[in-house]
Amino acid sequence: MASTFAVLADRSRREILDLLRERERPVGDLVEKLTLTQPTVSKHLKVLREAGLVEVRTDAQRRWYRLSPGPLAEVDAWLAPYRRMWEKSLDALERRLDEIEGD
Amino acid sequence: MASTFAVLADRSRREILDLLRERERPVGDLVEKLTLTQPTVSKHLKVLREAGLVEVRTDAQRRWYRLSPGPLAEVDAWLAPYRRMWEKSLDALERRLDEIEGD
DNA sequence: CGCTTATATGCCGATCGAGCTATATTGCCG
DNA sequence: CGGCAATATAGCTCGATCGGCATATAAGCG
Repeated sequence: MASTFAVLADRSRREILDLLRERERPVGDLVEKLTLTQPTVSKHLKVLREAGLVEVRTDAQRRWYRLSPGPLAEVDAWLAPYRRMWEKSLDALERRLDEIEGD
Repeated sequence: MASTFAVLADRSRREILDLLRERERPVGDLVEKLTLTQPTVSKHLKVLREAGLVEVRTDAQRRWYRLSPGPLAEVDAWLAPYRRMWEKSLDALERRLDEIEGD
């Protein structure tokens, strides 16, 4: 998981993931949506591939990319022990709102 | 949330968060645990502060740092729409295991 | 006030990463 | 085979960032 955060730190890559969440797409499709050149998009896709966040399927000259959410599950797992902390904060917030409401 | 991933991309900062998850700590305490110099740790704390991931409390010369999990909740929210995807993958994995078991 | 403790800030060197342009690769089609 | 379409790779530049050392700031103590 070490580097998954670094991969996700880039806005363009997060946008790519968001697009792939809808459906599998060829590179040209992504280039069209993002305001980046084709080589730049290809480079991001390489990073995402090596991080295991996407997978490719070849269809003639086209490469169809799709999401591979495994590493995201690891991020989710890293987050898990923190989850109870903000849940606690939210609980406190709720209690305060209840108090105000009670006035 | 934009930069929260960038902040989390650094291993040292994640270690600091992990330490603060246990309890509030002064800077010197963190320096002791990490293999970093005091100025470097202070710099990471500044980044974490500006990202809203930690808060400080002053006690004489000591500064006690504690976790402030708000931005992590935002990361969790970003992750949410992806969650069903790996849950689906896990389901598929389970079904396959069931098949093998069924042999 | 001078000394010590605790932390922050300034500055530097080295490295990394994002984006670009140009070019290579791969596969289709006539 | 020649040419077009789709994607990947190479090489470059610029700006950001990590880490360290030296130094500044702040607070307590005698």
